[in-house]
Amino acid sequence: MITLKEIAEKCSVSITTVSNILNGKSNVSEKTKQRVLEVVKETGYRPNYMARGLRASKTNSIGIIIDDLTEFSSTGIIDGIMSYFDEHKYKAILENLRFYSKWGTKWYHNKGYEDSVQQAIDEFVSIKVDGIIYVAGHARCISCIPENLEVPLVISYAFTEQPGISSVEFDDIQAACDMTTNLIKNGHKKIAVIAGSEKNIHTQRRLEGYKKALSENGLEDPKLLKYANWDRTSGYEAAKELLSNTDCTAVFCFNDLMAAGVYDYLNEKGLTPGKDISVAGFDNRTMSQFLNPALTTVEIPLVEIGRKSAELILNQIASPDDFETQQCFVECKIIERDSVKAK
Amino acid sequence: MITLKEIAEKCSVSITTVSNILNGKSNVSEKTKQRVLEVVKETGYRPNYMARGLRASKTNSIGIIIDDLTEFSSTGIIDGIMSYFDEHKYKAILENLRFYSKWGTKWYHNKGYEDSVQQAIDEFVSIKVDGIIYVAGHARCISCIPENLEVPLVISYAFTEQPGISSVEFDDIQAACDMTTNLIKNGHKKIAVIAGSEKNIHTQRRLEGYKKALSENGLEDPKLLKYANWDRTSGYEAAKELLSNTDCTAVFCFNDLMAAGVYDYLNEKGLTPGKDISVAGFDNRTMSQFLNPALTTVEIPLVEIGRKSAELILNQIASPDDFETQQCFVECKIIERDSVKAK
DNA sequence: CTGAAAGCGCTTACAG
DNA sequence: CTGAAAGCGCTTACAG
Repeated sequence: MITLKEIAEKCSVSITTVSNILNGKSNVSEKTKQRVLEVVKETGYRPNYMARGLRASKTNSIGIIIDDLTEFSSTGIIDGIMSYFDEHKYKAILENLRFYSKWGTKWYHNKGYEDSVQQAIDEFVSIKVDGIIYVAGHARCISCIPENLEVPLVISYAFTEQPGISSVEFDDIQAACDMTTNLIKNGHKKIAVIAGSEKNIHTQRRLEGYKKALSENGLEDPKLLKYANWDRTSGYEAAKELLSNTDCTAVFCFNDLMAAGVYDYLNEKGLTPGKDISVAGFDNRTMSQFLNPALTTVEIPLVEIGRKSAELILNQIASPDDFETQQCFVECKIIERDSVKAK
Repeated sequence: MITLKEIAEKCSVSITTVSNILNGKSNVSEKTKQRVLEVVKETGYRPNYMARGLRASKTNSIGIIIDDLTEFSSTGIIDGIMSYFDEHKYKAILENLRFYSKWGTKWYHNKGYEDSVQQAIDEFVSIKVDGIIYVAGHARCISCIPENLEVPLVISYAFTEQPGISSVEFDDIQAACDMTTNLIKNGHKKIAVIAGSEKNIHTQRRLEGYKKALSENGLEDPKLLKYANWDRTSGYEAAKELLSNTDCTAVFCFNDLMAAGVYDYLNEKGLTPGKDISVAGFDNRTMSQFLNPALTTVEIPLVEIGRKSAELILNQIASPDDFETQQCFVECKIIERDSVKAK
């Protein structure tokens, strides 16, 4: 591989001069600049990343730690991060913790996960990344970031109470409130909820939004709430109970998977979603538009969450001193399809 | 950050000795070894990746170039690659070309894409990765890899005729043949195909498998073939033509999305997939199990493709001289669900 | 405007 | 078994 030294020799100048030119320093004569640039182009010279990183202790690369790449939310966020990096000449190094693959859906009960996170951070510090983005698999309060970390870190899709760490999430409360209001506007008065697991933060936040919309319209009814565990089967079971024991006309599921379970139950009973019972979901996963009828749901702005996270980390790197830590919430969007009908 | 030198001072030995110990060289007394290791542990010392990479010109990192992360196949492949790297202490640096996002589904007609690939490779060479894996978004013959590349490169999900470059794909021909045979075993004699776009390699290979199964059973009928363009709408249109003009009893779609289009048409006509007409898909995308009835389809072994690619690149790095270039084909698996019924 | 020299933190012959 | 020294390819004061 061709080096700075060789370029310098070919042009009969010092390596200092070549380096200065390549780094856009202004104190160089136009003539030598042109000549050097030409030779650089001819030879296809590319600076050695390692050498530059070692000396300048600035690598233009960001470490991304991901709970699990196969989680439905990960791809969109990472795509967003990378599109922003592209525009700003930053590179991404990925560390996929693979928590779901390793420990199943209950991985966050496994204490070992905090060690893995810290190890990944350590690793990135050793690689000398300029910053770290932690892309969580679901919302929670993260408390395992080492204190006095020497590089900026931002959390995507979760948050923390540790000082100096920014986060970007989406607005669960508002989204759930909007969807519930949408159902109410369609004439529904008995709106059941199939929530996720009880202690989950998404569940709590969405419940808050749901209750807010209900109480604004004097429609609360605690019997209409059923906790489930996010998967299709649990949606089916919850639907069975709710429809046997209450006279609800609409079911708001806190994710699309459970909504699919509701469809299953309805189909089994010869009932038509969106006609006999309105159904709404959350997430806008790809599968939601293949349900029949297509599911009305909440779109999570994944790409935007990624881009915002990237923006925050790059800002903090650029001006570490006057950067202010922030907790961002990006707005969701209601996607109206065919599973909610006016009563 | 703590350095080798500091460790050496704390232990009153030379940095050479510390380095030797850390790198598992055997020529060290047990006593000093223990002492040094203890201090290393105490201080939480981590070697500087840049310095090591610069000196040893071995970085233990692999560059992954991806046509587009949001393509349905990408996540599984990358997860497979990373799980293998995890086990072998390698790091992955990702370059997401974002071709679909930038240029839509017809990006490979855009000549600029080859430049992007070459640029990404250049970039990785400059970062001094030990090897490169190119994860393609769909099967094709790739011919833009620079000759005399100084690092090993393997292609995942596509292939090349350039010498010295291994590839790993899945066996389209066998899979299509198996699925067609499966349909035949279920008593179907008029099996229509909704293929992808005509020149696409997946289309050609799957067609070959389909025809093979048909001719083995004396069942060929050219009228039963319809080209479409991989999306849901085109599947719908193709179904309309096929079902209006032929007396087929089964439709084999070359991807799940087009199968969803067939469902749409069937539903519109009051026909039930899997009862009135059997439908089979290809890809086993997540949405396929949410179709009603759940779609019988072909599972592509994405994780395995990723792991195999990782294995090849690491083998080639380990023994560059006696590594033999190979084109691998991983087997697919038929997923039987409810959309194919015996006649 | 230009260049000689130090140094980033390691690894690797080499000498003892 | 241990260590002094060269060198990987850059950047960055500093001197001229």
